[in-house]
Amino acid sequence: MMDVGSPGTRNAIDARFRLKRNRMLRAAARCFNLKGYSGTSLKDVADLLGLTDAALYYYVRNKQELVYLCYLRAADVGREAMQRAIGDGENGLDTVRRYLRYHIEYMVGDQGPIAIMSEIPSLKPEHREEILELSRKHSAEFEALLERGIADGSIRPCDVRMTGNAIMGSLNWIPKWFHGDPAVAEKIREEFPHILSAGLAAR
Amino acid sequence: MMDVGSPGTRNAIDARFRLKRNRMLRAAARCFNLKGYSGTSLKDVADLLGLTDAALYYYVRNKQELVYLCYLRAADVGREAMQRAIGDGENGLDTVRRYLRYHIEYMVGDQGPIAIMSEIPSLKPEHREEILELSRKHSAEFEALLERGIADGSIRPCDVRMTGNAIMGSLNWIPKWFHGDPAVAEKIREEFPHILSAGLAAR
DNA sequence: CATAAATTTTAATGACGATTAAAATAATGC
DNA sequence: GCATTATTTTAATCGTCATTAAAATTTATG
Repeated sequence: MMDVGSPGTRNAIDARFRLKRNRMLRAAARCFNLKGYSGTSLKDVADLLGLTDAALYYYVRNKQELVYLCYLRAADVGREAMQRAIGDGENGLDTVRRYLRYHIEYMVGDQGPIAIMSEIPSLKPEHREEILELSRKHSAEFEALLERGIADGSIRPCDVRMTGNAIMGSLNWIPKWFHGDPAVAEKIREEFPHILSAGLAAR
Repeated sequence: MMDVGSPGTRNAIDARFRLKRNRMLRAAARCFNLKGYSGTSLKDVADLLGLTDAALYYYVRNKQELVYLCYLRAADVGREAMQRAIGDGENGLDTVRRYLRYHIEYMVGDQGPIAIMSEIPSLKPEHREEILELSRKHSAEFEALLERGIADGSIRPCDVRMTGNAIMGSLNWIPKWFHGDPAVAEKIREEFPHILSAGLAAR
């Protein structure tokens, strides 16, 4: 649990700041997923929050940084799902399935939406490198899960690089067509973990 | 085969025009996939062609139309793959696999790259509606393939909507990480059709 | 070769939206 | 309640491209 601090303390103020900024990041993620980076003006994001565009500059240095923070948040959510899955999973396949369930829950649940990492190249170099590094690490961890499953016999042998790309791609694409309808969210939760892991199980 | 016309005829000129414009669309698709719509200036596309930015206006009315034409081309390629698959396929599952093979070949082969349809909402209304309609139709056709497979016993029963979304998502994401390396292209051709249809087969 | 058509370039223009600074308002601490 | 700090707004400014018009050049045709 995070310390939110008693009212009026430095911690409490920072906490409120972070909370508001987080709301802002989710609004931005929603806009970016829907209309793309270019199609989204800061006014679009601000409107969603009942603010004026200039107010956003209280929370971020500029639009670039807004994207960067969205992506950082996305990476965080992925890492979180991965860690929980590794903690809870019983074998390779089970861990993969848990990862899918957890990650999907973050995407379609009330943590969402999570920004699609579509514009990494347009980040400034340091930010770009950081996000790419996180992204690479995450992919590697997923591939390691597949290898673990192959080793323990729960997953049938396959090209883990390509299989990883395939599954992650499917996952990453969800925010492109899911826009908050709770009925669809439920459908995704029910079907996707199974669909995405159906081809993995050893016979 | 298309009639290219003898040199100097109206047809020959139009054909050359279309050919050049097609090269331009592929250059644009490459830029858009790599750096996003906003991150891509017309100069970026022009540089790839050894032209100046203003020259592009000889081929398209504006940047919007450039995106529109890229998407139209993407839709065309998908339709083409679908038609060929339907023509050649022996049952539902076989047709799905052919569709995957053909579509992937267009994406990673020398027809490519194909633009990811990431910025549909920023198209002007008529264009947007047209692309969305084509996109919907394509999804419906793919779901029909799945249903056909379930009916003929080659595919095990599943939620065709979600399964379609999952497979198409994976496919659509490929241009995000594939950037022309022939070795990777070969890997994709070999692995993806199998990976994406592994979970479908009836036992 | 001479003329016409097609293609590309050079050099402006202009719009849109990101960004900034200063002022106004709201919240908090004493 | 008063002073201080946090938050938001108003009202410019400023850059970056997209876009255009006219000129230059290349290519095709007789």
